[in-house]
Amino acid sequence: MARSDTRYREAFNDILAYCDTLKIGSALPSENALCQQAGVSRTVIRRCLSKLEELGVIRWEGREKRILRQPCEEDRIAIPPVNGSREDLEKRFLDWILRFDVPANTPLSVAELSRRFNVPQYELKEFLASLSRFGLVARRKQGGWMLLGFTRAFAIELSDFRSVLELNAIANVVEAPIDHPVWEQLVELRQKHMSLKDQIDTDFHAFSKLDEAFHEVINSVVRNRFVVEFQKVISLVFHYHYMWDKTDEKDRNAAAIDEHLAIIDALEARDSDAALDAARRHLRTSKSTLLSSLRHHDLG
Amino acid sequence: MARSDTRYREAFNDILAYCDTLKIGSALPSENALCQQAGVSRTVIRRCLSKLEELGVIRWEGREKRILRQPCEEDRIAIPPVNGSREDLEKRFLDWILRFDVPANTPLSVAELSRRFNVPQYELKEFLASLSRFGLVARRKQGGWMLLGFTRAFAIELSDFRSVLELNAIANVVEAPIDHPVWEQLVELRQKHMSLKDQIDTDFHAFSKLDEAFHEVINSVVRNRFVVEFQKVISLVFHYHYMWDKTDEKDRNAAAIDEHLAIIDALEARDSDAALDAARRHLRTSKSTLLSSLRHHDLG
DNA sequence: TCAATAGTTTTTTATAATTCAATACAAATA
DNA sequence: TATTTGTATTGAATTATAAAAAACTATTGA
Repeated sequence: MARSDTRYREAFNDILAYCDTLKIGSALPSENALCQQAGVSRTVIRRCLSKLEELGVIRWEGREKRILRQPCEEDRIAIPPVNGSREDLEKRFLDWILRFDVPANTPLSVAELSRRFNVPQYELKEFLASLSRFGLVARRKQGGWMLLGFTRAFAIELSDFRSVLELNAIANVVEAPIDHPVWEQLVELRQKHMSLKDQIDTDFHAFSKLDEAFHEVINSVVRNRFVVEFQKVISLVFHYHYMWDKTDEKDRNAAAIDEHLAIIDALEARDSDAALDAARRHLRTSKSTLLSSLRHHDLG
Repeated sequence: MARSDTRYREAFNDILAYCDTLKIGSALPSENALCQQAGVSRTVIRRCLSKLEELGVIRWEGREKRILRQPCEEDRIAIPPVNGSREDLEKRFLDWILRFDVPANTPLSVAELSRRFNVPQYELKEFLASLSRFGLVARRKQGGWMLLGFTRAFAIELSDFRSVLELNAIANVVEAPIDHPVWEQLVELRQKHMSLKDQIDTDFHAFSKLDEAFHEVINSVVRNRFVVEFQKVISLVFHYHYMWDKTDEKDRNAAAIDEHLAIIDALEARDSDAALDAARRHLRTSKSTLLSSLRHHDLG
């Protein structure tokens, strides 16, 4: 009926292992030193020491902490299975929305999502709150949350925003110093694009990944926390939609490869205007692909 | 130890007021209809009806709900003072950081903030989670939150990001149709700038507000939820720093007025290149002002 | 008969309570 | 006097629970 004591459990096993490295009769360092070692507070360390004393592993009196016996396997305490893959909750959430085509204006049940993603409710609430900054979800008056979702308007605004960021990135690449890693990466990318182009008839599915890599390299030049944050969402959305819209997939991908190559050409020539033009063309294609994929979804 | 019943209380007073409009002996509409009226669930409505019956305002049996007497003032139930100015929590929070110059890497205590802003803890958690998208706060390993704060790096990245958005906005303004409200607003802004320029010796403090208005008008052309979200933070940060840095304030403001006017000139001439150039100049000044204001703060 | 309504049950959400953990402060030791 | 320990206070994660919403079932009356 309260918070978990995982911190204590982990620390205990930690300290136990440390005791194992010490000779019987030798002294343990100060509580503060142990704190540092285990990365927890003194409260936790003292709880550990109490337990060690109770088990008879140490004698503890004031600042006198001496090893009495070698710890054994049974002394260790079990650590409850860590459920929370909190880190990739975002990925899994967006994945779910996009893959199952969750329609706009769907009420989101925190309880249900909590079960689905195996994440405590309060964590989901925080997550949804953070997503609300992207205008993807919003609070409902009756309580709970609402998926505003991938409406046409959202797609358009996302595309436009992406264009703004990406054109800026392109402009930055042109200005990048000669020894910037981006140039080497572009050479590599050109290779990969060329070879995929040769085998486009069979391997056209591989383009989605290459597309992601391409845009990642371009954007890596911009070191900006705001851009980075958005890029995560943007790339996921575009990635999925690329995978879905199967109409003319081969042709589309072939065309996109050429567009990418045109951008690379212009960048390597340090021709800012040409690069921006090429990028604009590509972004325009991307946007209309995204929109048409939404249209197909609506109809289906 | 549970959620508040404010919803019920408000609904009750609502329904009571509605009863007041009905004649004695007349029937109340169906539960569902009352739900709609009060904007709550049937559960709440039934609770209200029970209470009304208990008070003897109505007789309630099955679908028979009849007014017995006119409600009076004492029938109303008190609504606990609404603490949450949830809406402007963001403003107040940023205000606090900026005004009190809370240093970077300050651990934020949810408990303390909750007291300071008179907002329940869980609401603050959600708020901080949402702010984490801007990279302004982050979770700590030991639990709790950390203000990453207005470091130099943050200011630079924010300025750069602002430039990207603002230059895009400028480009959009140039393309705006002749009947777009922005043109009229620009005429007005020009007036205000001119008159402030005339009285710059005495009224230079008024520039901060004018600056905000100017950038708001420029950005209003871009209808994009992502841009709007960011603009809120950006304008607040720049607004405050403008107010602080008192060195050469008059000269700086006078110069900024000219920069604004140059932008307006170019926009009205529909000269895209000139407008962008002028905007770039202005943004550069803005950035260095922001940075120097940070520097002064660091030293002081 | 069936659409609307009411009665009842189940599920979900908002929020405070609770326990674990961190920190602050005082006392003691070396 | 600088560490170290003992103790008290404060804060955060997580659960428990009342309130509210939603879902389901039964009833009514046109």
